[in-house]
Amino acid sequence: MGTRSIKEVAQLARVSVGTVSNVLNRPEIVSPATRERVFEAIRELGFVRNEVARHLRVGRSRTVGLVVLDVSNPFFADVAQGAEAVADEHDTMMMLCNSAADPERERRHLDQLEQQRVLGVLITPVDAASPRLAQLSARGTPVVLVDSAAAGPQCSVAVDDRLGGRLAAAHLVERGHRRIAFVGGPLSIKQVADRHAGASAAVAAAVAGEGAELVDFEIASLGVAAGRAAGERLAALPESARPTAAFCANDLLALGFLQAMSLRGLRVPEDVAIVGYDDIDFAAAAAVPLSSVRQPRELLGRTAIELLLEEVSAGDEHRHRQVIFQPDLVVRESSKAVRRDA
Amino acid sequence: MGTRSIKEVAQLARVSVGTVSNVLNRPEIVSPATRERVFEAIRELGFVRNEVARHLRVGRSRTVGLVVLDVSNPFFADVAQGAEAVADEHDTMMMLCNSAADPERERRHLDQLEQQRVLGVLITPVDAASPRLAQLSARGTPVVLVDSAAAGPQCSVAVDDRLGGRLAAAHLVERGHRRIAFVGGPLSIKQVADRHAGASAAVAAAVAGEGAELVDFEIASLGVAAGRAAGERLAALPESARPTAAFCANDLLALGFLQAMSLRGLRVPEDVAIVGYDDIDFAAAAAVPLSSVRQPRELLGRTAIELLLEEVSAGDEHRHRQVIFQPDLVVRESSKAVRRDA
DNA sequence: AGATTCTTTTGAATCGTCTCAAAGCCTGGT
DNA sequence: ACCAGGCTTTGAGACGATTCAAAAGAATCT
Repeated sequence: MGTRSIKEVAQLARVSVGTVSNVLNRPEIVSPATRERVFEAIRELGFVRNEVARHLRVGRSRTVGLVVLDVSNPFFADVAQGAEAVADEHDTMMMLCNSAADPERERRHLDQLEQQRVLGVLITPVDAASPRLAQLSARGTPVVLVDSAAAGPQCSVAVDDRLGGRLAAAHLVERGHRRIAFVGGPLSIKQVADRHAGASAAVAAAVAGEGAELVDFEIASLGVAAGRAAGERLAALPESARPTAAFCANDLLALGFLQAMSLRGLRVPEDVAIVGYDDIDFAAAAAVPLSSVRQPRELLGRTAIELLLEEVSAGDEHRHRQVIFQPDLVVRESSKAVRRDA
Repeated sequence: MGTRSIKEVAQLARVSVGTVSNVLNRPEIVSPATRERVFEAIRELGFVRNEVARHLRVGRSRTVGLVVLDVSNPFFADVAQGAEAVADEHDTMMMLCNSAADPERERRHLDQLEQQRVLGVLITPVDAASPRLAQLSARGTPVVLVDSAAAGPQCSVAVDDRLGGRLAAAHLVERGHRRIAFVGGPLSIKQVADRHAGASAAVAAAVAGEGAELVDFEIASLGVAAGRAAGERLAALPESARPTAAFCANDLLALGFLQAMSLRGLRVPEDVAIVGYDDIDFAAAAAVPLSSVRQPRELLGRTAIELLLEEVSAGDEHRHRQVIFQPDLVVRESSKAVRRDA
């Protein structure tokens, strides 16, 4: 193993370990001659500083953990990218962990991050109220909730999901739809529940134009396959009972749903309109460009890590903050047709 | 900070630190009574093992780094997912790093990973021949190349990109196309160069049916926007000079390219056929379902980390291996029309 | 030359955990 | 009562870097 220590460098440069450490951390206080000699030794030995030892001594890591619900959802990739950009500027590393919406995996990741004494954790929790999170933060690891509003005393960055749901459903109602499917689940995930609640409220409010209803297609996961399955279920209904529009809790579902429509020969938006959520880049490129509720993805990530770093450096006088962004609706082909009653 | 050490646990449980350590690492050699007392103390104090100190002592981390060219390309998300699944089984963490195809960022990430003394590095390098990689591995950090064949003596997992390029181009030639655009770049990225070379070879081989040619649309990056730009460029050509088909170096490009076609009113596949690469899930869901060269994405990740872990545990008697998978072509709407000459 | 500063360099202590030789404690045999 | 041999437990080093009080050297001033 070619891994050399500061001691060997010191020996070769004929100085003490303290001096080598100084060269590494405050080169300006070391005389130029010595400094050069030490650099020379470092080069010659191929010395690489052991961050682990440094961290042990200093007591503070340069790594933050980011735990997301689904790495392969481009929404989270974008959030991660936003966060990473900021982390980079503070030369901090990011560990990206995938909980796959499984509380057990989430717990394992949190355990590991805590054991590593990371600087802090950004997390889109499976369950924001989980005691594990409170515990983590109580024990001294700052936690920032991402895409999920904080219940307890912690920082969080979220987008108003109720509003998003409302926007989507109101739009569909306004386009003349009276029976609207909600595709999403599990409802234990806050985002899903909120989007559902928002949609539900919007549909109820439309009661003025009497009798609009939201039909739930609850599903167990949030991927393309689940969306397709829900689409199949909907397509199998007799036309009289079939919703004329679907609001999907995210774009992956919407994409899958759209595939099912085309497989079953239903036209979008004429037979069934679709609105997705997140406005990932692929939404606009879909077979039928998808209407979607847009969220500021990178900004979400950026803001989250900024809050975290702020919390770390502020120490005691840190005041937790809950940042909430507003989503907006992007209308595309998939919901453009106007429904003239049923 | 509520972070307690093994020493405090020892004190509370009235045993020595050695015993606490034993309880943690080899509970079976500790008497049940003592063990229970220690566990009790751990619980009471909320003790969390300091992995950093452990690592310093043991000299070996439980983290591997994965450096990819673009986190927001679903292809890499899938590779990461495959790798993570295996890492998980060996309770090893993964640090996902994004080089964004920038050698400078890549270097920084490698520096940091080396300083952290990670168990090893999985990397899709910007430049597989970079001396930094050889150096890393020479200094004792195992490196496995992902989606890129090893030049020097290291492990690698790749897919035969020449073959992939050949399949794509041969398919287009066989469909009657004689002037085929290649959209991709920079050619300094091995995968792009190989796909190009394969396509080039296939086109040349078709010379039997005289005069097929490959027209390069070299671009600087591999995202949707670059694909769109290339599409615009192609669409701007007079019909007589315009390629009737495009082979894109990845699906993001293909998706962007497709968008440009529809913006410019060119029909796919009638006016321009498209073949992408990677077969990400979104390819099938595109406006016109995309033909694409499929790669075993998760398998790539799984295999890479398996090789890495093997190398770590085998130590000296490890023999480097270069694994190569075969891609295959998935034909969909975007290339289905047959061209009856031009 | 001697006193006084200022600049450099030193080296021991420390962070939290693991390891391992040595010490302690038991049990049973004689 | 004494000892051999099997469990348990102990505690003194590592591991590699940082810190900081103190020592050593240089420079400046009387």
